[in-house]
Amino acid sequence: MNEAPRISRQFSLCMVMEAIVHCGPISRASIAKQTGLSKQTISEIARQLEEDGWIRETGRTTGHVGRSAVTYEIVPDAACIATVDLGGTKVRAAIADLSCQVLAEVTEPTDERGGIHVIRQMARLCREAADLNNITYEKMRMAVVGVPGAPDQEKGRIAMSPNVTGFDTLDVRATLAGELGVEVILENDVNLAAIGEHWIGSVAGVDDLAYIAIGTGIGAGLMVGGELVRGFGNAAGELGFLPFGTDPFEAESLQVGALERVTATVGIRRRYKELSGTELDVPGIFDALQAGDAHAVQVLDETARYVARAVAAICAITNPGKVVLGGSIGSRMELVERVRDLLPLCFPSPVELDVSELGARVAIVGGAAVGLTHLHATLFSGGIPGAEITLPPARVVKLVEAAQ
Amino acid sequence: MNEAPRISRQFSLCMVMEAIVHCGPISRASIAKQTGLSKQTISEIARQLEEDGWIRETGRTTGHVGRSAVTYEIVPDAACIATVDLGGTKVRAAIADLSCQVLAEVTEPTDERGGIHVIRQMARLCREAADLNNITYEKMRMAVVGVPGAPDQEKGRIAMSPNVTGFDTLDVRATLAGELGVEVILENDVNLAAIGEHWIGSVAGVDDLAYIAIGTGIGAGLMVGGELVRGFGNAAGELGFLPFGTDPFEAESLQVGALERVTATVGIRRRYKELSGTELDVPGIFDALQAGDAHAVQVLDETARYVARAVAAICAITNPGKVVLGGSIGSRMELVERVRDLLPLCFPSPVELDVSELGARVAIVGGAAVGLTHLHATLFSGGIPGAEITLPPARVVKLVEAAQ
DNA sequence: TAATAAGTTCGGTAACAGAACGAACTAAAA
DNA sequence: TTTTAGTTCGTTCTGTTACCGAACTTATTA
Repeated sequence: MNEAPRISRQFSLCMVMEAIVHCGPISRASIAKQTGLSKQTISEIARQLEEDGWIRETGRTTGHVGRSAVTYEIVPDAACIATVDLGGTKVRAAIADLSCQVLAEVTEPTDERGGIHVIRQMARLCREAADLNNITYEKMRMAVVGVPGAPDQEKGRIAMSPNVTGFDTLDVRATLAGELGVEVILENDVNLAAIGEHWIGSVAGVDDLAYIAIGTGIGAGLMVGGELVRGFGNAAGELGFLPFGTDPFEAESLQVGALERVTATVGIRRRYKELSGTELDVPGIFDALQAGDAHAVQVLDETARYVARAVAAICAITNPGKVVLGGSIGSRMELVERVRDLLPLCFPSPVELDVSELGARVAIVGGAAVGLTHLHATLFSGGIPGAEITLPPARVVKLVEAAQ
Repeated sequence: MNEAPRISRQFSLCMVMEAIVHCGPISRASIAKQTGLSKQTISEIARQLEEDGWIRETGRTTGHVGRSAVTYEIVPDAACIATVDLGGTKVRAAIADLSCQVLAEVTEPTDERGGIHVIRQMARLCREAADLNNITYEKMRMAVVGVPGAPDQEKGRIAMSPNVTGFDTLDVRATLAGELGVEVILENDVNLAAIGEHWIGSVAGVDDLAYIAIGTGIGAGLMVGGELVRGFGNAAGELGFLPFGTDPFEAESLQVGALERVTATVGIRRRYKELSGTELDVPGIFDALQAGDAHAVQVLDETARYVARAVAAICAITNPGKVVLGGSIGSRMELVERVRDLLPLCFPSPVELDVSELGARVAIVGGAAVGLTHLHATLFSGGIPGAEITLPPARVVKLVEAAQ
């Protein structure tokens, strides 16, 4: 890439790249038709892109009348990004290449020592994931890390991250960037999940959506018009603080959140113990439900009622076209079906409710989407507003499970 | 404007227009410095714009060393738009010109016959507002109409519009467009209010905000990242259906909305009657409050509690940087101050809460913002994404009250 | 008159469109 | 099977638009 190509050239280049990324192997003549640019311009740009190693010839067309055309495709391993999902118990890492494939994924239990150890672990997993796909590490351009809590992009710290010790004071972003040698983007894991589902999950194509994660806590990732809603203080989607469930004016609600107290793990377990006298963990309560335990049924019904109200609250405020439930509790069909039945009773217009399609991988996929968008922007659109390359639809992406 | 100017020229033209719109009378040399384009290019574009009648010479600079510069400004009456606020009781219309001034405003009681009569009334008021400013009617390019309820852009109808009869079946958009002879945009009045406050109101410059209107009903206009949140079915901000206040699972809540029943006009009056036995209208209840009526105090306190919870719900979901209250009830300081006191008790992080600055005019101003943005886009940016002209800040806009 | 800034004129270059043309391929006629 | 017509691909060439930068002219202040 030269010093400063003219704005119109950058625009054309973007259109060409978008055509190639989206339409797989494609001839120059087709690109010309699709973009409206002249054949001559396309040839010029293609020559440049091939010289710089971003695209390559891939074959020729045959079978139809007329001269056969040379087809071009992205060089998948010309560049790649890493995506990491840092959970309280597990760390997942994957590589996504320039052709928007999400490649082999590596998983490990989170290093319990926390702090710098976890950062080194993430860096190591990124390298391992790259090795697994025979991608030379130097091709990596950036890493996206999904973390619980609210990351502060400037200071690189992560506020409200109860699961990993030491991340509230350490500059996670800079430290990891140092270890990896590339730019690092931190993002809330639920936000990434929303982006992932929007890209190739159960809400693909719907630009107004909500992803609700219910597990240790309750939180949502929201998209409006295809853009993530971050909020003024990066605190959008903090459903735990919705003012119902318990009395929001109780002092305790300022700590844990009125709704969080009754819909998340702790609340469910407490309620079950109150009713039955027995201590069970959440999977245990779901097992009891299957076995016909009346207390479990009651707890689940109550929880579903609160979740339905949370969904109603989101619908009243942002009116998404689809709502996805996820997280260890939110992805249980027993809960989803109850919520589905209750929603029409507390909200006037019908709401499409679905379970997360990508399951535990959703944040990884979302991170890949974020990383690839950034990658395309920096490599090809040259910072020109309105010249973004949209990610190709689901069909080109496949997930490869790596043996551990 | 020629057939199809090259994309780079369109871009440059936009930058030049933006500089002139924002920086008032400005010399070509200054534009060159600001935009980074060469002096030669600016002269060329300025010549073109002057020929087409969009800008004109306005004077020369003096006082500093060097040759004096010719300054240019927008020709304000080269084009204009009309903006109408259609309320249940009043219709307001105003004209906004190309230099982003909102000019004289005309008000009338809404024609009670409804339907086509109201449409003719709006058309007449637009013409009157133009006449008042000696703007020839032919210069008008489009009209923006703020309406209660949810307008359907395609069919031109307005769903849920209880205040004007016949608007749920009539193609309001097409009919008014026919009467006026220009394109018409319909928009929810609360959404326009949010846009108005964002442009030159109490949240100017804050890109994540909520405008809550409390009056006959309760509704919100939301902006995220400077963009309006419309929602999948144009139903974002329907706060009346937030699932608290009354039991959201009651059948009645599907009709009127659990929260609407206790925070809007009817709910407040009902509650006051329950407590005191006396029937009063809302202004009367506020008067009683001033007079120290204990029942009025209790009703207002309860209402403020519900409003605080509604604000908390919005903050939990979209986390705006500022929240504005408006509408006949929402703009009463007695209520705003109570809500301000209650918010820290039910939401953990501090929330900036303000009253609407533009009062009854807020929708008119919002409509002007929408219309002018469209006008600039169609006239100068030629449909190129990322080449939008942002509206100039508040200082250039003044409101002129027209004698009725 | 010197310094400075505004604005114009004059090459030179990048980017693109469109026409013309050669190359490669298919299918149907000889 | 060979030839030929028709079709599409891709390149070359030419002309236009848009831009920049340097040199130059003009106007103004000190």
